[in-house]
Amino acid sequence: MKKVSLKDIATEAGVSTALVSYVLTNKEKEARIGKEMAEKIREIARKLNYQPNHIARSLKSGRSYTIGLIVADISNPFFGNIARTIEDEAKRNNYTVIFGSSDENVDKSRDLISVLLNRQVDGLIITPTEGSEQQIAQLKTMNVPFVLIDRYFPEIPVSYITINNYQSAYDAVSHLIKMGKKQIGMVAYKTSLQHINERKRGYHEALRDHDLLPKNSLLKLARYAHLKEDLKTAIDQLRNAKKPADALFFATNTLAIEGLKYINTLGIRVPEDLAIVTFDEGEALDLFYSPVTFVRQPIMDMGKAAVRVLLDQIIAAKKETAVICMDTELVIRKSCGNH
Amino acid sequence: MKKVSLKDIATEAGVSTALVSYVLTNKEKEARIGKEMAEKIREIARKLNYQPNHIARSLKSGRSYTIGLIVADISNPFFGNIARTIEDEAKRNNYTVIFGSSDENVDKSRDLISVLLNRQVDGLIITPTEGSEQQIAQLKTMNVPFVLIDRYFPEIPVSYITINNYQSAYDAVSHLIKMGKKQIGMVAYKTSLQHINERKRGYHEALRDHDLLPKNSLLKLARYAHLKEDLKTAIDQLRNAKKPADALFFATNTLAIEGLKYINTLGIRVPEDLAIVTFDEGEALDLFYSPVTFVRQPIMDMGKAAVRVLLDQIIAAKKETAVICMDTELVIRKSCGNH
DNA sequence: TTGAAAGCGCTAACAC
DNA sequence: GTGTTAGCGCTTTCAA
Repeated sequence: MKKVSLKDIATEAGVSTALVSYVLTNKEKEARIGKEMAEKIREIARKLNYQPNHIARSLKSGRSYTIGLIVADISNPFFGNIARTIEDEAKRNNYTVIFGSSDENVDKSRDLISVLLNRQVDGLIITPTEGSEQQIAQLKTMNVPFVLIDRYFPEIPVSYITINNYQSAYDAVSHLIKMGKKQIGMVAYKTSLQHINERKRGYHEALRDHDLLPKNSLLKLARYAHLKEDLKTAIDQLRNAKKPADALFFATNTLAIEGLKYINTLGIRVPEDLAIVTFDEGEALDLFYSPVTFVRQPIMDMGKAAVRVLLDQIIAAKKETAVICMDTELVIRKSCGNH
Repeated sequence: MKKVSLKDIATEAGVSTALVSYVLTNKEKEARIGKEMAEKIREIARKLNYQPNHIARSLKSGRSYTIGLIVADISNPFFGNIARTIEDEAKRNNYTVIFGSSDENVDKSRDLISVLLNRQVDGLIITPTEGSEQQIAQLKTMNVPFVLIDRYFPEIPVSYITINNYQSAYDAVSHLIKMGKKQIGMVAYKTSLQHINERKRGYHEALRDHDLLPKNSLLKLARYAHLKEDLKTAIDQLRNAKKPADALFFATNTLAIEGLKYINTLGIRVPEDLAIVTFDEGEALDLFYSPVTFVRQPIMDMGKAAVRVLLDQIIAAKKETAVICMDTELVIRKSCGNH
């Protein structure tokens, strides 16, 4: 697999590597290369099937044209979709993407950041894990171009793409109220991450604004690492209460799917016994016998925005932090009852 | 973001970069560096927070410690899961992963291969698209280390990881027969890809071996790019036939999910009206009111095997092609009726 | 219009 | 024990 280099072409053409470089990077105008010479070089390059060595180019330019992407778990369709849009948008700008999954784990996150940085990525797109504030703050002091997506830390002023979590949750819960539900439970993650807490706040405020006193006993928190068991407990408690929950709002996709699996085993009927609303879409929620009403995030737009903001930092050397907050859409289906 | 280099450390320590390099790559023994000197260098490196430049190292060594991964679509959980296991196994070997989605498109595939190769990946893991035989053959003649996964081309002797598609399909369909189904339809992709065709063959042979004459009218093919419409037509035809299908075998995950969505709209009951079996797992299939019987592929093992085979080529310079065929498991659930 | 050469950061053979 | 240096492939300044 002997690679052909500029030198090979130069030798073959009887010129210096400089000429070849100019021609092959389309700088012949600036360098005022002879027309025939240029053509000859191009011809030889074609004949030898020359492929530029990006590594060498990177070493020279200090640019790798690679973006590092850190998600919680690439096998989760939510992040898979984000990855996909980032990939496409990156490619459109001649960038490639290296990825890594943090598993919501601070140590893995730290590790990934340093691995990707060592690989000289030009910048990072990160869905930060709980407790990674230090890491993010450090990236900022190191002047590494980066942008957060999905999650963010309000106390650290950096660029991020997010949605209006509060309003989305507020609207979702308001819809349940409009459907006549009185005992509305919520299942979220036990986390300090702002996006989840904003969703809790939206839930809380929606109840209060509609004169339904929010009760702590209706808000359940599951641990990421003990999802299934915590969900079971939560749902059992909500259903076995004196006034059983008649509606459930899930803070994420995964919570909803695992929750519904358990709800199925209990023989609870949706929406007759229990109305359901959740954040995020998913095939499972479409195929469910009572298609689930959900908050649709503009994933494509978020991915594109993330790449654009990042490249602004990398290429245009923009210094200002960009905070982009997008709106969601409540997609109403059968799981809340008739409408 | 001024990066500190070996030279900075060397200057600070008053030694040559060579010494620093030896120490920091733990070659002090071979180079017989003084104990105090080594410690001093390490100390300075720590103080300056030295991070090696992988690009430079790669240029020198000709190794990038990066694997290129080409899947059909990273947002499809099947490929997301493959990507995840590959990521983990790669990391265990100090490799990172660059990925790209081919969308089952030959041109995108060619493009991706060349982009990743230009980025000097040390090798490729590819789920090849239909019609990419030339590309694969060329990789072989170029001596690029690579391994195919999921799909393969029987006529091109290269390394690949696959499952026993024929037997898996045979067993799945046999199960339907055992459940008393007589009019068993199959929906697959219209493709020349071997793995799908082996599944068709398994379907066909299972019918024949059980004295159910396979009829062409029961085997339906959908185009990847026109999935929904073709599925509709297929299912309509199967259900409106003189002898309507009483069971359906889907060749993939995506086909099953989209197919079931349509089946739901028709009010067809599973398994009473129509029994279902499919390849591949998925949350949607778990959550379906009649959990779907499916062929489970050993994705983790496949991913690991792919990385191992690839690294054998890269690191151990193995020349022999490795063909690994894994067994699947038929996970029986409600969608075929009682058992 | 073209060429020589420095240098990106690192490694390793070789010299002292 | 430690230093010098060539060179990985490419870009770009400066000189011719």
